[in-house]
Amino acid sequence: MIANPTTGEKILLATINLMAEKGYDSTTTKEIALAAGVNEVTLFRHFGTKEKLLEAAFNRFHYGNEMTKLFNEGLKGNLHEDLLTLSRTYHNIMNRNRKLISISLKGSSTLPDAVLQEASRNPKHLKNLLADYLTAMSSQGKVVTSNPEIQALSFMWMNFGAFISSLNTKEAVSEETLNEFIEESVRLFTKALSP
Amino acid sequence: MIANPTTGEKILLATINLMAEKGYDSTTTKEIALAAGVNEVTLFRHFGTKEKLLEAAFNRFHYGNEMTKLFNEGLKGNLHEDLLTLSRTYHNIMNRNRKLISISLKGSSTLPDAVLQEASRNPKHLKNLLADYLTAMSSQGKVVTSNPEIQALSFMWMNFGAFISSLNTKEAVSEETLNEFIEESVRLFTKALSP
DNA sequence: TTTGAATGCAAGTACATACTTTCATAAATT
DNA sequence: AATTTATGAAAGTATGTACTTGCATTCAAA
Repeated sequence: MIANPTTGEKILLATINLMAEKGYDSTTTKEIALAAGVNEVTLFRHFGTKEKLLEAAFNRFHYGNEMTKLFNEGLKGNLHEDLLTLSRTYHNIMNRNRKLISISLKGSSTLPDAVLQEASRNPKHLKNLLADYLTAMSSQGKVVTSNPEIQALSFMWMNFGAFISSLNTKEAVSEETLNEFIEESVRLFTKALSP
Repeated sequence: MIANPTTGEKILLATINLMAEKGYDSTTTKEIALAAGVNEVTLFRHFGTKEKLLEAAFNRFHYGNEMTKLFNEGLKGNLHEDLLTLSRTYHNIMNRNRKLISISLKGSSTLPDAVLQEASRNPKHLKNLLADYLTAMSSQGKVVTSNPEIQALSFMWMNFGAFISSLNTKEAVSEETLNEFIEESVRLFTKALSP
């Protein structure tokens, strides 16, 4: 976070924090202004409408780096190492978008499509990449895979479940627990998928 | 669903359907009345307030059967069969509460505690039961488990992720896919946890 | 047949929300 | 020093929401 945020930056930050916690509809512009430390009128001067405010916040904070680039660079053909890289990369990207994903999951009548799809985009990507990876590794005799689609789905859902649980701020999953989970779950899948 | 529902039943059904879709705050009493095919005044005659309406709907539709009873009855000491039973039971119970869990996940400023905890109660239960189960099975030399807590967490998060994905009505997971997932994921874990 | 119960309809109340307009003030810029 | 920009404060508008009151209608029960 920049040391001396502008008025607009403060508003965007307050927007994303409050909407992640309460959802779009349940967050009022009055609350956003209060949290940002500005007058409510100022909020409308900068962004026009509540809907445009969310769109601006989305564009400001959205981390759009795709799994593919990071995944291709990390691909080594070693199942254990690759699954570790995949899992860590996934949680890293999901965590960068954690607040936008919270907003997406809580839903609303008037969310932009980009926001609505935020929760499912990277999970879908992970599943597709892993299915392709398992198919390729199977061709090289490095893994035994009867059903790469479902196995990739299993791995993705496990990490998706872990991430969703970490959104719960009341009983947050510690970073230590998440790291233990990543290591142990990759160990389990490596053993399960090895010849 | 009863063949000839009373007015109250129709209201409760409309309540849970709409709130699961849109969340508590984003659902108006006007919309509920419309969906139930009754006048809005009738809604308040039956339930008093919107908050009491949700509480009544929760009490009406909540499936409270605990994992423990079903799990103890199904326990056989065969890892593969037991994991299958566990996974199917879990999805069965979660699915019966799917709408209440949707409401819980979407959140709101004024949800009763019972509703708020709905999403995490059974996952927590599954993880605790499985951790105990793995510890017991390890004592009998039937599984190799270095870290039963994290392994149970992995299995639970995988099923939780699958369930969360099935809440997405736009791109629903088919029952066939879910069954394939349950069978394949149990196969993976059985292999991973066997000596 | 009469009475009671349940519901619909119309018209409201109190409050809240998103947003606008006008004027004042302070700080930055020219 | 004057002007411009940005923001705050006050007062509003339009609309919506949860909920209430009073009266009418219909159906069930006595």
